[in-house]
Amino acid sequence: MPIAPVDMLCFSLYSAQHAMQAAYKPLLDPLGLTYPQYLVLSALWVQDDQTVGALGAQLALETNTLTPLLKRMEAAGLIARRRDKEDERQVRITLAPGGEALRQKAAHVPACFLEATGMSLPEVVALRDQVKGLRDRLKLKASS
Amino acid sequence: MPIAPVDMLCFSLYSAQHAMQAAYKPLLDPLGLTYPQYLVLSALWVQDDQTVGALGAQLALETNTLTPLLKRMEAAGLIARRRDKEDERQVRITLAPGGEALRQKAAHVPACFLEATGMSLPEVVALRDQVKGLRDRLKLKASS
DNA sequence: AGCGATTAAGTCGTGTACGATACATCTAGG
DNA sequence: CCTAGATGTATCGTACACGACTTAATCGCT
Repeated sequence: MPIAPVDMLCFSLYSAQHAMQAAYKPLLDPLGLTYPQYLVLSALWVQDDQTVGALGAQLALETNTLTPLLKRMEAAGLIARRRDKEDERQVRITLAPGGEALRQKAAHVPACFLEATGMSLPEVVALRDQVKGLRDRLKLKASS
Repeated sequence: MPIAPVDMLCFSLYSAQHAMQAAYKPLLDPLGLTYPQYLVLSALWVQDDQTVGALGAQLALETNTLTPLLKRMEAAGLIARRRDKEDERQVRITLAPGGEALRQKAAHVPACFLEATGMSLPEVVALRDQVKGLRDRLKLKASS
């Protein structure tokens, strides 16, 4: 009667996410980045100078996760953190020289990961949207 | 040129897994379980008396993750850990009374999660297999 | 029988994650 | 203005997750 982990949708997500981080490791280790740090930089490469809260909203992370993560990235010279002059409650995150430099060095990462999936771009996009749909439905239930 | 996290397949997996764990929380909190602990119990409900290594193989977790997790579950009276008499290197994990008792109390969990996905069973199975396929391809690359 | 290689768990250090809470700053109603 | 509530970050405690390493037991080969 009970369902084995292997047969669960949730476990496929859980283990696929682990496999995904493992697949990123050889790409990110040479850059000295962890996967969440890579996400933060990716967000800043698209739009620099964001608040902690804005990054948290994009990445679905709480400040209690982001603050230590951002402090480590600041210590590594990847980003800068400073209080907003207009609203001293907010901390604005900007790219530091180290983070700018990685923009070029990490340019190949998306293509390498795509290759690792063994899927075509349309297939990847389709699966992404299905997974996004599931995520959004799960989050909807949580808020209601 | 850089891709925003929101558009990445990897990020959809990453955030969907977070949303999935959040969706399980209201189901598992009353049982006093975390999500990985629920996976361990699910594996034991299907097949009791497994070695640490066998559980690790099923759940794709290393012993350095499992050992502390299993010790917490032992302390909570969910499982028992003892050395195999035949091969003293192995530790066999069996259900303790607490873990047996939860089998009934957790019987509704899979259906509740299915409901939270807002998907039909065939849809869930199809998505699960797609995600499993991705996971297996990623793991294949890692081993080669 | 005996010893090096292999295997199974465990330990340690670092980095996420998140609930609960604390703190500082801003904002709105009186 | 001035304080009660709201907002944005940060802190603390607990629980994964994994790389690198250690320890103990078994196996394989002579």
